[in-house]
Amino acid sequence: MNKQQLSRITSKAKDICARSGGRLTEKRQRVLEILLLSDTPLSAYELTDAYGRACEESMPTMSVYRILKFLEDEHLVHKLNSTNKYVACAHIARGHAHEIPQFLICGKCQSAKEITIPSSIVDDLGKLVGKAGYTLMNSQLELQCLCDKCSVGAS
Amino acid sequence: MNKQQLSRITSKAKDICARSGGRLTEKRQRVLEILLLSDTPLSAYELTDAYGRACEESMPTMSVYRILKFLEDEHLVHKLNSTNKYVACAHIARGHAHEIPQFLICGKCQSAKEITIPSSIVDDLGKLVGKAGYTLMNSQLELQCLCDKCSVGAS
DNA sequence: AATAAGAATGATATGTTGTATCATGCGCCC
DNA sequence: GGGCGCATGATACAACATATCATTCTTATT
Repeated sequence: MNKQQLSRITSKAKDICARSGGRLTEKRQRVLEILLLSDTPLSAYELTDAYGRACEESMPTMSVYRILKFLEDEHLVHKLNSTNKYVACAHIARGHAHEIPQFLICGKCQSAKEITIPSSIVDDLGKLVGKAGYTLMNSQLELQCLCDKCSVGAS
Repeated sequence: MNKQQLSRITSKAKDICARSGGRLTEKRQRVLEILLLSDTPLSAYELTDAYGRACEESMPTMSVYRILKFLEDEHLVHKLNSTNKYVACAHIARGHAHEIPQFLICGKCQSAKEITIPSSIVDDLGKLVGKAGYTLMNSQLELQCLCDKCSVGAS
């Protein structure tokens, strides 16, 4: 991602925050940028370190957690529950609807790709769940995969 | 679950362990029984407490983790990654194949139901993942739901 | 511009989940 | 019954996360 793309996304992110009455402060923006530029999801503590390296000043981990919560509430960042790490939303620039995100996580290089699962599959799942006596609420699927790059390397 | 059902399951569990060269010791069996009798998934620390209450002697949490690992390796227990809790496998008595289990977790009463997702849905998911440039490896889905009991109560 | 209210951040402590490591106990086989 | 290997205990610590109170920064209002 180049600088222009990055600034286009952060500008859009500012709009999204403003619309909900929030503010994308400099620190929040920096945390978001670190996630946008990272190849892999980062834990709160990894983000603390990355922030220290990138900004020549440190941020308490507590603040990182607070900022992540803010960014999650604004749908700018998602948390991967299976790994306790965080990723920037892949759809900020497009002003996407807030569907439940789904993730493919490479077990080798740790990359994570955000995808949308077609409603047909979700409907099938919903019916199955219904038969079992439950109602599907909210489900962010996190599928353990191997990405094509790593598949090739492993041959 | 009554005593007879319980002892039938633990007996079967002993067989399963024996076949793989492991031993279902008394402590391991007690941990498994606590999970079998619990209405909800339990964390390792909750299990530590439950063990202390049930057995008049305490077990170090470290041992609980080790025992859980053993039981997971024998496919007698599953870990829910979204909640960091553990459940007894629902299929011990039936000598099930070791398919990837899938779970419906009630967001209100925390009950968890183990289900099997038909291969048609899994295949659809696999194709989708392939289009995104990934290969599906292992996926224990954990779907956030509301169970029928809680749905009725909430009306 | 002064000030007050509220939002954002810092600092510190603590809770929860999980792993590493070395010591001890216990069963089994020859 | 001596020794080997598996199971368990004890202790320390790492990683992830939240609670709470203090301080600083914004912004609105006068």
